[in-house]
Amino acid sequence: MSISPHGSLRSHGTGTLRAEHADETVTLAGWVDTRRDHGGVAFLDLRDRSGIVQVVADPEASEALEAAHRVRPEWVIEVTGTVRVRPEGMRNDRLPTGDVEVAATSIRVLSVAQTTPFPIEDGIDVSEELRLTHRYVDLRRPRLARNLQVRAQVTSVIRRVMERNGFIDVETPVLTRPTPEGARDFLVPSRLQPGTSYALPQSPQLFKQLLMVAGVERYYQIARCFRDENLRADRQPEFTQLDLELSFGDEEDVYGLMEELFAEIWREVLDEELPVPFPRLTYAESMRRFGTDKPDLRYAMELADLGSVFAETQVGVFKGVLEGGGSVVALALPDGGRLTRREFDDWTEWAKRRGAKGLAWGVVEEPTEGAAGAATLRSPLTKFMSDEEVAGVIAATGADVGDAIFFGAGRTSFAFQLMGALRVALADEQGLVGTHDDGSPRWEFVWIVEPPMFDPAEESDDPTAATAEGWVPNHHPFTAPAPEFVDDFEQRPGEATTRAYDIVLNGTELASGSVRIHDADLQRRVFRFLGVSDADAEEKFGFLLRGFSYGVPPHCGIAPGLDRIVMLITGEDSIREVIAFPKTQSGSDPMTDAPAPYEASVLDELGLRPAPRPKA
RNA sequence: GGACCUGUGGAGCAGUUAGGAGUGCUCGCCACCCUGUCAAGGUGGAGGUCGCGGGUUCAAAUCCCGUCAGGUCCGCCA
Repeated sequence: MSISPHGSLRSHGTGTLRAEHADETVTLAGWVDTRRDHGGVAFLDLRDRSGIVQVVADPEASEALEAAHRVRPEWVIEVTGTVRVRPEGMRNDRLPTGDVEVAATSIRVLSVAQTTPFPIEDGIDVSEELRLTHRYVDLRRPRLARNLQVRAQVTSVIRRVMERNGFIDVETPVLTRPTPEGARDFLVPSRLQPGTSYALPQSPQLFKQLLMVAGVERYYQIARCFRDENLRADRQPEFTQLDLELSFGDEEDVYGLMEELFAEIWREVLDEELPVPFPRLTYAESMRRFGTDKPDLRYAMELADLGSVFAETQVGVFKGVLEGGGSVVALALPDGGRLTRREFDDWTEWAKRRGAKGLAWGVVEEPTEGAAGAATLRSPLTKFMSDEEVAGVIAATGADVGDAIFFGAGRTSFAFQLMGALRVALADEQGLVGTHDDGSPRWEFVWIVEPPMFDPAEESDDPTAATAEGWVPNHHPFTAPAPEFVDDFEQRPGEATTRAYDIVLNGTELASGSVRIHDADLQRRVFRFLGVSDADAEEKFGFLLRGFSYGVPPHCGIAPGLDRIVMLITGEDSIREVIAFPKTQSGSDPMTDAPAPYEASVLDELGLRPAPRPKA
């Protein structure tokens, strides 16, 4: 016994009919897509998941024609009729089924439909709120319907590749206790133990490490993760990761596995051969050249550190910043000389909104006569700059005549990050994001490796993140230090790097992972350095440390974000477009109206009392 | 927590800069006509608290203040 291919109520899918089905009697069912009623003959486009086919009702089947007059778009109907090849000249090459049509002998209405709140068509900019309120209607639109299918295709490839490589799917709890990813936890109050609560997992991090202790060796899970932080186009409070961990391996195993996986996804879904292995870039180099740990390598425009060029400068702002230990960073915008004064001012405003004091700029011009052939810089700053400085700036940025050069200055990390953000914004604004010659997207994968073990806490604006030592972990505290720092990272925390790695694609972070600490003593040292006392560590992570005392294999892992992968593959700008029921920026679901107010009786049972709202 | 953008019949937009009658466009909806369309066509029709509240003004979609909702971003978060 098995399920019939299209369900017992149908003989075929609407999108599957071809000339080879001519003269067959078929029963179809689906939604009325469009209706063209000529009075004496009527055409209905009938849609189901498989596609669209044209149904004809003519006077020879008068009841069907009557019904065809009555039906409206999005009604659900059942059609019985005969497949016939369309007359010459009346074929529709825009439909895969366009060579045929179904001559209806009967049309039965299964469900009537109100006029939909918006048309079932792509390319209409319906408000997010309306779309989400009627998500079931939104999901009928071709683009979203396709996105759901692509997502399923991706998870199918994931399972195949993981299983082929000996990984087994293990589920981990959703009701758990806080994990130390660094984000806010969603809490679920316990009824059985009033006054306590579970946390939803930010990731299955500790569980998967304990599965390694358990001897699972190769674990994977397509896992839902929860983080109670503010939303973005690429961030939802609940999201999905391919979570995986492996024992007795190292970075190279993870790199190889991920390259095999992504290559197979791209081959299967996009019919595209990805060049592997992916290039690798150290974190330090990425920050220096691109001002970010997620560089978009589809365009150049690399940053230039002008510290040495301006070492002796008389340009006041630069002099002050450099003497204060900061940096002056520049980048060249190809052909940026065509920007108007107004546009340069707008970019300066853009920088100020990001906390910069300002943004200097200049345009490289042909050498003036008698200036020994050197290109010059047309800029409000030029009169303060020596000829050597002008030449040095042009050389360092690699700018050509006609290019614009932007200068950012400030605390070193800020200056690089500002200019890195400017690089992305300029490329986007000026249409410099490269595509292939046929217009198809480029896929620039890169591994970002050897990140710092710690970041200085003063760079975080969140005072609660600071530790006794003034350092916060760059990744999470289970990340193994690079071998040369294992013995003495405490003595030189600013230099120490870790065995962590990220996959970045086209400027979006797709995956993050690391080789883990598998030594309880080293783990305790890291906690202590972070200001977590042995007692605290015991209370929060005792179960992990205890697990490590029973024989723990060296292990490592990674977690690619499924939503972002599908977003990039489908060319969408937001992961909401690849999630069936996403949430708005304020974390609500307009369809179900979640989150909903709690009821007093429920709170009572949970031992909770609402705090008075300060604003009311 | 902050900055910016948006909100006008069912949908998408214009109108807001410079206040003067709910004005316009495309689609949809309803009725009728129509035998080869595929974004069918034709004729007629219905449908609007201009997000909400307050203020300025003789007069507010338009100006001011507040507020709500959606979006993008910063902080936050891998």
